[in-house]
Amino acid sequence: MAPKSKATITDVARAAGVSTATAGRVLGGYGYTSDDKKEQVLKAAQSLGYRPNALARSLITGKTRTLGVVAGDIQNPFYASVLRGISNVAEANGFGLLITNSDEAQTKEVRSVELLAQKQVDGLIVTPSDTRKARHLHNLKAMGVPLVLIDRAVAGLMVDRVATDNIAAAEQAVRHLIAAGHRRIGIVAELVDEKDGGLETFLTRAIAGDPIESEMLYPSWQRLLGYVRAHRIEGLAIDPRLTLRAGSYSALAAHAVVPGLMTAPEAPTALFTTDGTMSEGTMRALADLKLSIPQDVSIVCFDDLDWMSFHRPGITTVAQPRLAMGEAAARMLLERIHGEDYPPRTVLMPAELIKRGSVTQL
Amino acid sequence: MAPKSKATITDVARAAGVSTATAGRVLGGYGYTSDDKKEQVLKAAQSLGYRPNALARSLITGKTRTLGVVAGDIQNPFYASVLRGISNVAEANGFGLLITNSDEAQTKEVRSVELLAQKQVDGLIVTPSDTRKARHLHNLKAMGVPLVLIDRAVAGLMVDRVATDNIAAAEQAVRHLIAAGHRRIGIVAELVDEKDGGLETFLTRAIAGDPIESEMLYPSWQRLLGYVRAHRIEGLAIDPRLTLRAGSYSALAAHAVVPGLMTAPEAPTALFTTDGTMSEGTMRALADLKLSIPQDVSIVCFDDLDWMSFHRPGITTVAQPRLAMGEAAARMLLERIHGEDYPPRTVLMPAELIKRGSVTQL
DNA sequence: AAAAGTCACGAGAACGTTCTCACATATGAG
DNA sequence: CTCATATGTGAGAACGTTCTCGTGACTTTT
Repeated sequence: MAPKSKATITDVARAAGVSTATAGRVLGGYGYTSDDKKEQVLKAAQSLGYRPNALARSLITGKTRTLGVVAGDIQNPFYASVLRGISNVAEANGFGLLITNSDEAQTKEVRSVELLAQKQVDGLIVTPSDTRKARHLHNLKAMGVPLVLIDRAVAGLMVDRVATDNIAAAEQAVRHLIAAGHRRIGIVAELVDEKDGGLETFLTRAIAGDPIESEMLYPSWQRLLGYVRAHRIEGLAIDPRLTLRAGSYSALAAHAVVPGLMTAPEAPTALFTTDGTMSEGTMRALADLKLSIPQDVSIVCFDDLDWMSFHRPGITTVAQPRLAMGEAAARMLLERIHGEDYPPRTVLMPAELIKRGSVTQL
Repeated sequence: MAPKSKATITDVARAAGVSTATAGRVLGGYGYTSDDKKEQVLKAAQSLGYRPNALARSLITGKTRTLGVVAGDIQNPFYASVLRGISNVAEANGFGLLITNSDEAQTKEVRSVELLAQKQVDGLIVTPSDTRKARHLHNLKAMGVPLVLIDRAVAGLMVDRVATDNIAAAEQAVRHLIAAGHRRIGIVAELVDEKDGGLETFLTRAIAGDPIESEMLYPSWQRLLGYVRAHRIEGLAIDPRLTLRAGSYSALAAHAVVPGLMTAPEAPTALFTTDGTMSEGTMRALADLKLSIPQDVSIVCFDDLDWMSFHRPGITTVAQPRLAMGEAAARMLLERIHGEDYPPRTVLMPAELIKRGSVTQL
């Protein structure tokens, strides 16, 4: 009734006239206790406004019932939805959520992981910002901290992972454009990190059908690969001038790079954007250029953002199950926390092509 | 080098040949230590891969360096941005962030607050789902837990608060429509909780200019009040049929309620939507009805969502400084945590009307 | 030269829980 | 009747830190 400052289990025990051990058993719900003592303790706890101190409990049990998440940027709709998915299953299981942003920078990611590890989270969900080196994540695994990766993989790091089947989804999207008669299709992609030999080497290898370690690629490179495969399947040549590299994960970068292509003589009749952020930048650029969709350009986007359904025309796009991805990741993490011991699993979520009105038949 | 399982401060002390007290002083950065012992301890810590246990530290210091946040829904762009703002200043000050969703439901909010309190957060930022009763928040305050409210107030709860100046912003938006010659302006608002006497009583009182406790109103009611004031100032009568109440905080609810008005004989020439979610639902409804903006209807929205700038036409809207609101709230909370003792402050952030192309001159 | 700081270190308590153990008592099986 | 098993309780250790205090050694002030 009168929850003044803080009452400890010792206070409750004293008020109830039992030992701290018994009070602990009642309040913590473990061991045996008689009904009448239980009642006394509960009444005492109630009147003192007792609230268990999770810190002390965690210190001794070694479990915090808290999940750590390192996202790229909470503000980004992709991460916001994934986080909501994670939050849903965390909450359903009585777990708290400690969330940080990496802004896709390795240094910030390392700091975040360190912070979360010090706070003794029971497990971590990370969208790694570097797919090659990640000592901090290898360390985590070596120390037995459950870890699930979302959206990206890390070379040599064998842990659970959930991602979209990017190659297949991009291939389907681009084939849809080709089927509509488009022959010159531009792609606007982030493609941030430098592959060995750069974009050109990657393209020639992809076009030649050389085997590529596609699992370890960034999503935007995987989606580029899907774009190339669609062309190969349909027997279309690839014009490297149509592959736009924004170079950073921002709408501004996409916005900056689109006008050059659209005003050039080799302008494409259709565009494929590889994620929500690229889509926004591209849409803004097209608006600036006063190009109409789909009369002047057709467009297929990746990731189904809210506005795409009521934009006029509706935007044809590849919908990733973002919420379900977060939920799946959290569920896998909880399984590991509860001690399940499968070999590392990779869950590739299917994406769905939603056809609306942004593609014209040529 | 070899960060096997977990090394404690005792292990480090033993390896360095000093007492745990000295090791603690070096590693924790408090008290005096000689340079050579410091070096020994640091080297030992390094080679054991020592990572401080924040739980044990917090248990004794009584500080967790963690902020708790109860948001409505992380997935909603409004909360996502506010959270990013909070996250920015938390991170800059070395604080972690424990985040939960309330879905605007009091029961979930209470559960969240309880969870965060048990985890001993140093302070809480809450968007209260009920502006009248909030025993859990009063309790928090009574127990001396620093608390900052965002977006909404709670009657009788004197704590720091940051919100948008909703009445002024809505008034400005609606006057902009009136200045453009519009005389029949519809408003699409959430208006979720039942005021005494309901919407009609509220309207008659507002129209009559009766004094209203506007501080304690939900944002959507405040924005409705701004709508009424704009009419009063401009000498326009209010047609209650033009005030659309969605009744819940979802785009679907707005989507359901708009067509009835727009197809009726008393259809307005312009619409004012009171938040991002109402805006989405309304836009979707207008798209379904194949009404063109601004030829068939003009529209002014509340909250500047990403798509509004590249939508064609651009959407005229009231931009709230969401990021800055989160940052301000976090900064105020940190000040309280550091023991500052001002009287409760209310920070009303100004909103800016961004004129784009969704309003036609009549 | 005595008093009073400052600096350096260790022993052990403290934070608020759960866990281990010892010791009861009751209940059922042989 | 006796042994095992389930039920109930308390004393005290344990979790991994920081904090308090006591004891020196050295330096500065009076």
